[in-house]
Amino acid sequence: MTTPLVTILDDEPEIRRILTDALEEAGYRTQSFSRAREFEASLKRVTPDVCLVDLSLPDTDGLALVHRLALEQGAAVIIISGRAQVQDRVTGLELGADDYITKPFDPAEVVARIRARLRGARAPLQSGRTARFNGWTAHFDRYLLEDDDGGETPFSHAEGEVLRLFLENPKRLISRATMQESLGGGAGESFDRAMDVRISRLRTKLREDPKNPRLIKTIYGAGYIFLGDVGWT
Amino acid sequence: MTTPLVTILDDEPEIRRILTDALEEAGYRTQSFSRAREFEASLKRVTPDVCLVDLSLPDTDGLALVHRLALEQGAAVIIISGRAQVQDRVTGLELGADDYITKPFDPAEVVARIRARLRGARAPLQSGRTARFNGWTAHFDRYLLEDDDGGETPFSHAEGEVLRLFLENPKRLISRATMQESLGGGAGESFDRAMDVRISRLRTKLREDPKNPRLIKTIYGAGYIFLGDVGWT
DNA sequence: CCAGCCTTGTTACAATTCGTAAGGATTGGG
DNA sequence: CCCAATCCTTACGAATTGTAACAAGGCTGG
Repeated sequence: MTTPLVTILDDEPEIRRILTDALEEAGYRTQSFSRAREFEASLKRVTPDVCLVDLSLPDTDGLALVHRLALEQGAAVIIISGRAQVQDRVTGLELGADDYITKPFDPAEVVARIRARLRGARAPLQSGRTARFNGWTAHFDRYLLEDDDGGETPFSHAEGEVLRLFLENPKRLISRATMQESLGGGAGESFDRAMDVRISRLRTKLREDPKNPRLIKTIYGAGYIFLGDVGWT
Repeated sequence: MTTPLVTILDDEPEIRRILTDALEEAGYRTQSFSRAREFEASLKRVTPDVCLVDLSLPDTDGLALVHRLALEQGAAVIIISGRAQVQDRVTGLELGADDYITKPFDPAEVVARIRARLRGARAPLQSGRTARFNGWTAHFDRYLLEDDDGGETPFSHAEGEVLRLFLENPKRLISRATMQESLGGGAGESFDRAMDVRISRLRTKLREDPKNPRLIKTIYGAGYIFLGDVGWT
């Protein structure tokens, strides 16, 4: 995995600057936005690892945004808010935020809390050589899929990349852009159909019913989700 | 999973009592200890899901304990400390704590933060979430509605967003504006008629009688109300 | 009660996005 | 050089979703 990406959503330029400086100092990539609309537009292209969100936004209800983020995106959501009442913090956390930091804040603490979130999220992603999921065993060293009856189906390198990405991020929305980024093909425009083809082929090897896929689910306009209970060994 | 187990390590009896009460109120099992030695002995027998640790312990260095805990145990570690300096918080988090709460604290916030840890970034998509209501079962992981006869009707992502909003706020008035906020309202604000279409399509999938809707009721000039007895599982 | 205005429901259509089959480029082995 | 495997590209059909247009129904002032 590359260096984690942190997005900042705050309408005060000064706050954005402080956070951006501190985060880049700490070695993260950052993107900052002043409006929810631009922020949400960017989510269609990139999936961040952590989202820092200010609740008092001019153009939307921050809490609703946080709820949606927590529900749909795989990113950790940290609220940074001027509202310091206990009730605010509780509802923010209940709606799905992973942490709640009150202004004024110390950048060092923000960085530490981001690190804590990334540490926690990264842990279960130990990618090994084989993974078991829903009646299948994927052997990445031998490039083949094994079903529970012992039947073996080989998969290619390109298919393996997609499969690995899915198995390392189960039950999380993976945007098309993230996929392109994660799988070598960074620069290209008409390239996007190649992605579909890879997924299509993977689906047939997993014997998915095209009408009703159970493992690789398409979210129209957003990306894919791999359902399935994954265990790495 | 059974009800999560939370262990408390603090030398002040009053703190232990407050936390124990709040946590059991919230439905967790608890164990509390006043000394690190007893606490560590207990770890050989049971593995808690969350550990609340006070740093100022008489018989050991709290930070070192936290560090060991974070490394060895799978549990989330939350520091509860009287030391409120930024530097304390940063080092606590850097050493592996997942959260840092300063005294005095509000029990409600502690519970909320524990919940956030348990919810975890591990399964970001609320997987396996299904809701039952009035003869229907909505499977949000598989994007389909099931009626009591086993008939299945798929629903799309956009329809699912509306349905989820209804099921999360049953028997409450949901204004049109709230709906726009809660759903992807940020993208195209120009026409709110998209909302109506989404609801219309959802209604047909729920086999609502247009003349006499039983589940999704329109409040003229105000919004919608979802009637129906919802149970989440 | 009624005409007119506003809100909402529904249908049809178009733009975008996605699935997959077919063909060609590339690679590597013999 | 040929063959097979792999994988990108192209092309076309299907699905999803927003938009427009129109119909239906509620609300208000008279």
